[in-house]
Amino acid sequence: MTYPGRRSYDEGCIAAHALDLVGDRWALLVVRELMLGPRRFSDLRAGLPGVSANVLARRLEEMEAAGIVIPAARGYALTPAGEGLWPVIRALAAWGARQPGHDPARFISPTALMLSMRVTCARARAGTHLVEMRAGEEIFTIATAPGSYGVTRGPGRTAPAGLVFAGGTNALAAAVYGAQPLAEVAAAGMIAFRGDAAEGQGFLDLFALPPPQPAGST
Amino acid sequence: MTYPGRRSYDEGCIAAHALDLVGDRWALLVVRELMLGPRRFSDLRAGLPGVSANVLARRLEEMEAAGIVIPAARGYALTPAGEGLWPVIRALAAWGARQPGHDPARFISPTALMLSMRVTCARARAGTHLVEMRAGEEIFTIATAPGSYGVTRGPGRTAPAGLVFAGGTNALAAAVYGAQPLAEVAAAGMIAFRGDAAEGQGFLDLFALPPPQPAGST
DNA sequence: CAGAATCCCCACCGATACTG
DNA sequence: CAGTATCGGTGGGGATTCTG
Repeated sequence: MTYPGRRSYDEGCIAAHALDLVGDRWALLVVRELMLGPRRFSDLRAGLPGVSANVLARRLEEMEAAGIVIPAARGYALTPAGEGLWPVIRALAAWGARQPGHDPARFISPTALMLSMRVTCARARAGTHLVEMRAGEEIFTIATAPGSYGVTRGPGRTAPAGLVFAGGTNALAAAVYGAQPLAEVAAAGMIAFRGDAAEGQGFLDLFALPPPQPAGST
Repeated sequence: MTYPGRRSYDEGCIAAHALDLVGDRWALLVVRELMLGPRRFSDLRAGLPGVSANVLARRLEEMEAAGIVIPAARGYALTPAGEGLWPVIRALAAWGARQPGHDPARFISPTALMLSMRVTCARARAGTHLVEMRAGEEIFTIATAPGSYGVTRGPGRTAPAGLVFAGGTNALAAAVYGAQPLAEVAAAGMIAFRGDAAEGQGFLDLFALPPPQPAGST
C-alpha cells in the first residue's frame, strides 16, 4: 500500500532530488509514454513491453504521490510537473542517440518514435508540412514550419494531412532515419505513403540520428 | 568480473538506450561528481556518502565499459561522451529544483553546489566577477560576465579572485540560495567572506531556486 | 478487458569486513 | 588508498489469479 522505506539518495542536491522522484526503473519511460497525452494502463503496457504489471502499477502509484502523474478519465495523464520532464527526456534522447550500442531493430513504441522525431528534427531547415503518421494502430499528426515542430496524438482536426505515412513503428523508424529513399521504401512495401513524393522525401530528410561524438557545455 | 545478465530495457528507443547506460542507481551522480574534473575513488566516496564501495566500483567499471568514464592519472575522468551528459544533469537539476520535498539541509557535495549554481545563475543579469569558493577542503573559481558563466576546480590561474567565500558546503548553499543578506550571514560566522560587500551581495543575488510550478515544451 | 493482488525467483543494492 | 569478498535485504520480472 505505502512504501515507507522508499530508497532515497538523501542529498540536498537538486539533481539527486530529481532522481529520488524519477530515478526508479521504468519511471521516465512511463513519463515518455504519457508525454503525448493520457494513456490507459494497457496502453502503457503495450508501449513498455518489458515492464511487469505490478511494477507498472507501483510506479504509477509512486508518481501519483509525487505529483507527476494523475488519474484521468481515460487512464493516466501527466501533471504540469510531469510535463516538465520533457527537457530531461529530450536530453537523454539526444545523448543516447550518440552512444554506440543502439539497436533500432528492437521494439520502438509509437510514442517513442514521435518523440525521437521531435528531438532530431532539423527545425531550421523545415518546410511547411502537415503529416499524418500511422504507427500500427496509433495515429499522430505532425505540423512543421520553418523553425517549428509540433506533434499531437490523433488525426489532424483542422485540415487533411498532405502527407500520410503508415506502417509498423519499426518500419516507419527505418524509413525516417534510414538512408534508403522514400520511393524505394514505399515500393518495397515496407511502409505505405500517400502524398507528393518530393515533399515526402523532403520531410523525411529533416530527420537524422547523429553518429557518435561531440558534446555540449555550459 | 563481467555482468552477462545486465538488465536492459531492450527497446530501440534512444532515450531507453541512454537509460540502459546511465539509468542504474548512482550512475548519474557519479557523473555529476566527475563533471568538474577527475576524482579519486575516495573523492567520489566523499561526494557520495550514500554509495557503498562495491557499488561504486561496479558503476565505474560499467561506465568505463560504456565509454563514459576513463581511468586517469588522478583517479577517474569523464570521456567526451561522459561530458556530454551535462545537459541531462542540468535538465534534472532544473526540474528537481521545482519539485517539493527538496531538503537543502541534507548533505550537499561541493561539486553539486557548483553545478547547481551553474544551472540557476541568471546569466543575463550577471556582472563581471571573479570569485573563489572554498567549500570545505575544495576550492573552485567562478568567472561571470554578462551572459556567461564558468566554473573550474582549483584556485584561479590568472588573477586573484575579487570575492572569496569560504565555509561548509551547506552553509555556502544557504548563503547562495537563502534570503538572508550576505552581511548578516558573514557576521553570524556561518561563512567567511572577503571582498567588496556590495559586489558580493550582487553576485549572490544572481542565484535563486525557483518555487514549484511551470514547465517547458518543444 | 482493465487492473489489482499474490506468489516465487533472482539480480541488484547496501553494509561490513577484508586485502594488497 | 583503492578497491575486493561476502552476505542479507529489497526491488524488479514473470506468471497466475481475483474482481468488477
